[in-house]
Formats: sequence, structure tokens, C-alpha cells
Amino acid sequence: MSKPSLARGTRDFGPAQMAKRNYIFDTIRRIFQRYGFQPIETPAIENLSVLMGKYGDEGDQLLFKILNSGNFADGLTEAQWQEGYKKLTLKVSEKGLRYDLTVPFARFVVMNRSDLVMPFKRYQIQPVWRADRPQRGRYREFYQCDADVVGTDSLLCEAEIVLMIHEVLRGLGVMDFTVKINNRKILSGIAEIIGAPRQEGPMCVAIDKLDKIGKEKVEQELLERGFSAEAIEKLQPIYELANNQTHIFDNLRQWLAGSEIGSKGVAELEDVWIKVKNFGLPSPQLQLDVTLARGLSYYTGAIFEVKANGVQMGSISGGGRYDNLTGTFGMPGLSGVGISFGVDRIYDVMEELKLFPENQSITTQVMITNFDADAEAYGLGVLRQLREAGINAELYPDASKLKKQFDYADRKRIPYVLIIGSEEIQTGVLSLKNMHSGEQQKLTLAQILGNFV
RNA sequence: GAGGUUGUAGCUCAGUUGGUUAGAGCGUCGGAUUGUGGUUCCGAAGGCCGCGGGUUCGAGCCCCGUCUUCCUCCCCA
Repeated sequence: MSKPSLARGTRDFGPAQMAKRNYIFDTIRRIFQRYGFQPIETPAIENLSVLMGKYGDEGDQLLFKILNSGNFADGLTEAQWQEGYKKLTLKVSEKGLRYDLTVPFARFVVMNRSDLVMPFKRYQIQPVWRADRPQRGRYREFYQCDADVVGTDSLLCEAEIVLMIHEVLRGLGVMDFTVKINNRKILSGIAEIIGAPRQEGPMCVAIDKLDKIGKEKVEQELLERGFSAEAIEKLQPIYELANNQTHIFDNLRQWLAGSEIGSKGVAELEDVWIKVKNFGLPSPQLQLDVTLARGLSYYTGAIFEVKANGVQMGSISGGGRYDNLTGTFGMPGLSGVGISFGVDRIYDVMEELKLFPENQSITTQVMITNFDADAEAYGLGVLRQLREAGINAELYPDASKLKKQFDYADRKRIPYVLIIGSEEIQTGVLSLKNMHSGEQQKLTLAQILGNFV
């Protein structure tokens, strides 16, 4: 017999943790619904043909792949065994665990296009799996809460995402955060302006590290990535833009005036800003960050990332606009924009900042004691009436010593214990003990029920 | 995927240059006038020292492998 263990990067959640997690889920779900999003769910398992190639080479490597059932090695030749694990994997595995909720959603849209009301606003709260190396705030199984809109180019969606992020985090008590926003078109424009068109990918990988490694090392990396000294010189304004938010739109517009796509990106972002302002969001925590790139693989417009300030934790939320995600499934031209909240990271942040309300885990309000068979029989009737009145109640299952029963109530933080012994059965007046204050009153059942209304 | 780090009772940790029977605190369980929890006192249970191999007369301690933990890189929620 071996000791049981958890798979790497996975966790159990006890009642106390579940109370906190549900508090987060409930808050996010409520706000998604308030913004008109409808729930869907998709399977944990997807065909690898759906998942592969959507997240880049590294993403493909981080996919959990499922071995084919039965004799997965059936028909494999010796030569195929020798080809290396990458090619072999595709022969012995054709399914995998979903890596995110966006790609399965794209598949869902394509497969259900005729039934969907466009623009389609859906939310989805489910776990995803990544064969990553676990670290702080990084797990192999974690929950994402996604809200996406497909079927419209309107920048109102971007603005609504900004609003939802603010409402969710403020609703959870996370007040100090920054919503970073950028636009892929701005990045494309910058690449054009510095004379390296379409090179925004490698450019971003380097620039993204600015606050981590500093300007000099970024420039060094740009050089290594094949950017000319001239291009790097032309990139100078970006460092000023990264540090100075005042008149940032004017400065950016001026810098990118010579690039059509860049100018469009600036105009789009400015429009989002105006819409957020028109909504009347109190003190937006919005920041234009021209170095924000994020994955870049499928984002074509806005790019979002949310950081909680004052804690060491990666982004707690991220998203953006993708113009052609369903294109890979044979349905081109459908634009979508969405946001994903990382519940597990939000949980860690809230735990560190002590933002969870007290007593979230109380489930039972009244526990009835159990003396003997007679008291139990009487208690069952009382139990029914308590429950019918909408009170969470339980009857202690064994006629144990009272000490033990009270200890149980205490440990479970049950606020009231109802004592029913021979005396109470005779008189019909029950003893209700407030476990917090220690006070005990004699009350009829009717009075007790009245107290809880 | 690369590099580092960690593992001893349910939990947090001691454990000497390798030397008899591996300890503490907290927790758990039992008891201290059989209808009253938190405090106190008494007592008890509980360890293949992560797992596998090696060196040695002898390994919790040294060596190798493996799993796990946490961290940096990569990437991300």
C-alpha cells in the first residue's frame, strides 16, 4: 500500500477554500450576466486537431495529450518508433485536455453558427490544463472565467470589457490594480515606422521585457534579433511613451502619423477611452502600455492585461480582439473580443491581501442535539420545520456526550445549538444556545422560527 | 524544455564529525461530578526520516537515480 499523492501542479479544495472560491466565481458570474453574457460549457477533452497549432510551438508542447485507448501501439513500425517522440505522439494520441477556453469557444461557434444569435456574447467558467512547470500562481490545472463577444467589430465591446474588469475586481475588494491596454495595430504601426514592417512579433518579445531588464539590454536583444541600428534608433520614442502617460495619445498619434495602420490603432484605443468615460466609470484604472504584447499569436486589435498592484503575481486577467480566430476552423471574417479571469491567481492575491470576508464557510445555522432515541424522534420533527423555514439545520447523528456534540458545533462554527432533552420535550419549551455569546434562552419553536426570519 | 532548491509525526520544525530505542510545539484521541463548546490539567496514540539503489561494521545524515516542493529563465491565468 503506497501513500496517496496528488498529481504535480494540482490541488484539493476543502470546504473553507471552496467557500472562498465560490465567492469569486459567484461575483464574476453575476457581473458577466449583468453585462448580457450567457453561459456555455465545452468538454474537457478536445481532439488534438482542434488544439494543436493554435498556441504556437511552445503551446503545443504544453498541451496535455491523452494516450489513445486500447492498443495505442498497434500497427506502429519500428521505423516510426525511431522517428522521435514528437511524430510518435501524433500517432498514439489524438485527444488532449483543453489549454484555454477561447479555442474551444471558436470551435463551438463554428459548429453552432446557425443557432447562435449574433453578436453572440458567451461566458464560460471551467478548468483548463497546461503541462507547465508549477510555480507561484502557476498551476497545471486552473480555472478560467472567460467572457467573449463574437460577430461585431464594435469598440463598445472593448469598452465593456474594461468596465467588467473594474466591476469584478472592485466587487471582490481588489481595489489597487492596473488595466493595461494596447493595440496590435499600434505595434504594427511602430514596426512600419522604424522600417521593420511585420516584425512586431520579435520586436515585442524584446520590448516586453523593458521594466524587467532595462533599455540597454532590450536594445541589445533587438540587435540580436536582427533589427538594424537605424531601426533601434527610430524606436527611441517608445521609451518615453512607456514612462509618460500625459498627452500619450497626442504623442503617439504624432509618432505614428506616417503609418495608416498605426494611426488606426491609436484612433481605436482613443475611442475605447471615450466610451469608458461616457459610461461614467468612476476613476478608471486604465493605462495605455505600448510595450504590452501578450502572446500576440492571435490578437489583431486591442490587447488587455490586468495586474494586481502590491503583490508579486503575474497577470490575473488578460484578453484581446482576434479578427480571424474561427478562420482556422473554416469560418473566416468573424471578429471576436474577450477577457479571461484567472480565478486561482485572484484567489492567491486576495489571500495575500486578506480580502476575503469572514465566516464565508458557515453552512449550518442551527444544530439540534441528540440525547437518545426519544429526543431524536422529537428532534426530527423540529428539524423539518427549521428546514421548511429556510434555515440550514442539522441533527447530530449520534447520541454522544453533549461535550462532544458542542465541540462539533464549535469546530464547524455553527452559531446556534438547539438543546432538546426530556425536559424540553415535556414542556415544549426548547433551549437555544448562542454559541458566540454563550447565552441560552428558553423559547418555543414558533419563537425560534420567528427569530430567524 | 534549461538551471537551482526542498522533502523527518496530521501541521510547523529540531536532529552534533555517520554511532544504541529519531525528538519538541501545535493538532488528534481518551479522561478530570453521565445536560453544555472555546481555557486549564492529566494521559495515550501517531514516523519504511519522499521512493529506489549504492558506499560503510553501521546511513535520517555521504553518493547516484527518481518523484515532489518552491524559485529563476521561457511562456502564461
